[in-house]
Amino acid sequence: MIAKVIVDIPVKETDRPFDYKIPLEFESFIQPGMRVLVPFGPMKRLGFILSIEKQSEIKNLKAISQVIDPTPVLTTELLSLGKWLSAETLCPRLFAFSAMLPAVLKGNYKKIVRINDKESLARDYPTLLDILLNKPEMEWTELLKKEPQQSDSLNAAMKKGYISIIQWIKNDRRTYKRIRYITTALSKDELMDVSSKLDKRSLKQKQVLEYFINQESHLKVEITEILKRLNIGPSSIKQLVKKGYLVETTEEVYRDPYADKEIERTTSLPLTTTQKNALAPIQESIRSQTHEVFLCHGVTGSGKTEVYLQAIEKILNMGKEAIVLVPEIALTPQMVHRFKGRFGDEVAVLHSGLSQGEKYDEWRKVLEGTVHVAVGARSAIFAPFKNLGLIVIDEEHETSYKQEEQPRYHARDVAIFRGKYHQCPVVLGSATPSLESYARAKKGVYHLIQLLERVNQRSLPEVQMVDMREELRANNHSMFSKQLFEKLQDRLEKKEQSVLFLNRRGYSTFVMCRDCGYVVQCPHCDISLTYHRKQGMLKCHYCGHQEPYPSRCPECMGSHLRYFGTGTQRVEEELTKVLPEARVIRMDVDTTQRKGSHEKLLTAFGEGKADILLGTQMIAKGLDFPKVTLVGVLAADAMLHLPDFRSSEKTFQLLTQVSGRAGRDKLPGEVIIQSYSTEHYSIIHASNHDYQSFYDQEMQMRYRHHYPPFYYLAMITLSHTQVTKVVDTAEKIADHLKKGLSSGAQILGPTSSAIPRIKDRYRYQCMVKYKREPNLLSLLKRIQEHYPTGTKNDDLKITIDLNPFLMM
DNA sequence: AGCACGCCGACT
DNA sequence: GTCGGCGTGCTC
Repeated sequence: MIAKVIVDIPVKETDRPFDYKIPLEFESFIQPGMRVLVPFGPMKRLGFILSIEKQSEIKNLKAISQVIDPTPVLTTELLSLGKWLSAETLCPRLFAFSAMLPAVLKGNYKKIVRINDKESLARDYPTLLDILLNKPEMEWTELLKKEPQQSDSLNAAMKKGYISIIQWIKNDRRTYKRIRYITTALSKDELMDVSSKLDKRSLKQKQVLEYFINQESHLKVEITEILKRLNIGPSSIKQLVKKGYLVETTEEVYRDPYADKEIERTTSLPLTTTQKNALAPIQESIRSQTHEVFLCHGVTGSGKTEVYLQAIEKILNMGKEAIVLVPEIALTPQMVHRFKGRFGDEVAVLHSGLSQGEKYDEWRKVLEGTVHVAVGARSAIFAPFKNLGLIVIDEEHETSYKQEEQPRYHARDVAIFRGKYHQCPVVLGSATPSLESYARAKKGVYHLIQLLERVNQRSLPEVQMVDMREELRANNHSMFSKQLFEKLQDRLEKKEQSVLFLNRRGYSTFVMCRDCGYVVQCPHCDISLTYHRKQGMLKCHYCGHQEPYPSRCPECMGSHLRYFGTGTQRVEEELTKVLPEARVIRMDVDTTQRKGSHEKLLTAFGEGKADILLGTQMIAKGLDFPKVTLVGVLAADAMLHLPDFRSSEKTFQLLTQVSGRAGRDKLPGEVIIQSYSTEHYSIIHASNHDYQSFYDQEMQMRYRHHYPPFYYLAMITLSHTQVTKVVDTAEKIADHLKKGLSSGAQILGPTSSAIPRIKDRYRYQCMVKYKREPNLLSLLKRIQEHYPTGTKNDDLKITIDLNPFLMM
C-alpha cells in the first residue's frame, strides 16, 4: 500500500504529493487526512496523507516512519477544499491545510545537540557537558547565542564525534488538561484501621484518611479539592497512594474558557412577521437540502440574530451542524452569550482571545462531534463538521473575512464551497451589505431577504451632520463642534451615556516641524512615524522601528516640533480639559492589549462606571448599551481619502454601524457626525439611513472606474531591496500579463505601492481588472514559477492576491 | 527547508 | 595545486 503525502515544507518546489510505502503495521488503520512522520531527503518531516493507493510510479519508495493521529484531522471534504483553496489562491497546499487546523497541531522543528560520548566529553570539555545536561532540548542556534564562549569547544567536540546535531521534531504539541482524582477501594472501617496503625507523627496523613472516612461514599475527589480543604501539601497524599490505601486516577477534560461563567439559558423569542418571512425561505432550503446563498439585509436592531438562532435550532433538531461567523471585533462576550445562552454546551467558540490549548479543545469538540454549533471568526469556516446544515456569515461586508496572508482566501467563498458540498444554505447577513453581495442578490444569484424595520418599532436614531469647516470659520479650533460639546454636556447632566468614535486610520499622530514642514519618517519604510505619548517614543506601525521623540528637527535643527493628528489619546486629553467632570473610558489598541482588558472596559462602561466611551473601530460593532443616547463621530471623512476604491463603502458602513449604537433601548438616540466633507454622498446617505441610494450612487462610481462588482481584480505585488530589480521584474510581469490575457482585461501599472518601501524593501504593484479570463490563474501560476522567490532578505518577493481588499 | 553537487577565486 | 564561496537542483 502506498500513501500520497504532502510534506510540511511550505515552498512551491515541494508543493506536490510524494509517495511513501505504508508499513504493514499501519495498514489496518491508516487513513487520508491523518498526519504522518516521513523521511524527506536527509530529514524527517510531518506530512498530510492525501490518499491511499495500491501502487506508485516511483521506485525505491521510502516508508512512513510514524502515524501521528489516531483519527484523521482533516475530513475528506477538507482535503478537497484544501486542493481547491490552493488552486484558487495560488498558495502551496500545505498553507491551506495549516489554515484549517489549530496551531498546536503544527510541527515544531528544532535542531538540538545530542551527546554521543559522555565520558570523553566529561574528560575534555566538562563545562560544555554541564551546559548540555542542564538544557537538553536547547535549540542549537540558541545555545550558540547564549554560550558564545563555548563555540570552540562545541566545534571541537563535534569534530571528534563526541556530540552531533540532530533534528528534533516535537510533532505533537497537543496538550491535554488532566484532572487528578483520589479515591479509595477500602471501606470506612478499613480506613479507620489503617489510620490507627499509622505512625503518630503522620498527622497530615491521618487528616486525609479522616476526610475520606467522612465522605458520603467512595466517590472520587479532585486532588486539588482535598489539598484546599485540608490546607496541606500533596506529599501526604502521595505517601498514602504509595502505601496502596488510596488510588490516584486522572481524567482528561476539555478546557472550557466559559466554565466559570454563569450563562442564563434562553428560549426562542416570538418572531415578528418580517422575521418569519425572513426565516421561511431559509428553512425551506434546509428542509429540501439544497444549496442556496441568502443575503439577509437587515437594519441594525431588526433582529437578524434571532432569525439565525431559530434557523440553527432547526438544524440541531435534524441532527446536523451549523457554523456562524462573526468578525473578530464583534466576537464580544455579548455575542457569545447569545449563542451559549440558546444552545449551551452545543456551542464551540473559536476566537483569538483563547490560548492555543483552549482553541485546540474547542476545535476538538467539533471534530469529535461533542458540539454541533461553531461560532467564531474567519478561520472557524474550516470547523471540521461532517454533516453541515447551515453556514451563517454575520456582518458579511466586513473586510476581516478576507485573510491577508497565505492562503489569501475570503471566508464567503469557502462558505459557498462548503455549502455546495453539503447541499446546505449559506446565509450572509448585514445592515450594509458589500456591493458585491448586494449586486449578486439583485441579479438573482443570491436570494435577497429584507429586514428593513427595527423590532418593537423603535425608530432609527436622528443623525445631525456638522460641517467642521464652518466650525473653523466660527473660530472653533477644538476637535469638538459646538453642537457635539453641548450635547455631551447635556448627557452628562442627565446621567446618560455617550460614545465617541474616532476613526484613527489615516489620522495617526505624526510629528512635524513647524519651521520647515519636515515630517519625521521611518528610516526603513516610506511612512511617517506615529507618536506614542505614554512612552515618549516615535514608532513605525509597519516594521516596529522606534526612536525617542526628537528635541530638534533633524532637518533644519529648529525646535518647533509638534505632533499633529487626532489620536484617541489626544481626544482624551482635550476631553478632560473641556469636560473635566466626565469619566472617560478609552478603548484602542493601547488600552486593550492585555488579554481580557477589552471585556473589562466594556463591562465597566455597561455598569455605568463612565460617562463617555471613547474609541476606534473596535467600539463600532455589536455593543448594546441601553443607556447610550448620544453617539459622536469625530472625523467621519478620515478614511474617505485613502487610496482604496472601497473607501466610500467603508465610510458608509462604519457610519451606519456607529449610528446604530445609539438608542438601543427605550431612550431615543441621537447621532452627531462631524466632517470636513459633509457633501460626500456616503456621509449624506449614512446620515439618512439610506442604503439603497448609497448603493445606487456607489455602483455608478464602480461602473465608471471599472471596479468590482463590475470587474474582478487581481493584484501582484513585488518587493526587493533594490528598486531597479523590482521595477525590471514588475515590467516584465506586466508584459507577460498583457500578452497572456484577452483584450478585455486591463493591466494597470506597474506603479509604486501606496507605501513605496517597508522594512527597506521597495514595493511595486500591478493590478489586473478583468471580467472573464479563464487563463488568468494558470498564467499567474506560470509567473509565480518563473520568477524564483526566496525567503532570504535579499530575495525577490512576489505576492499574488485575487480579489484584494488591501490596496497597498 | 536542507543538503549535495558543482564550478570559479585566494591561499597552505 | 587545494579550500571554500554560494548558485542550481532534488528530495517519494
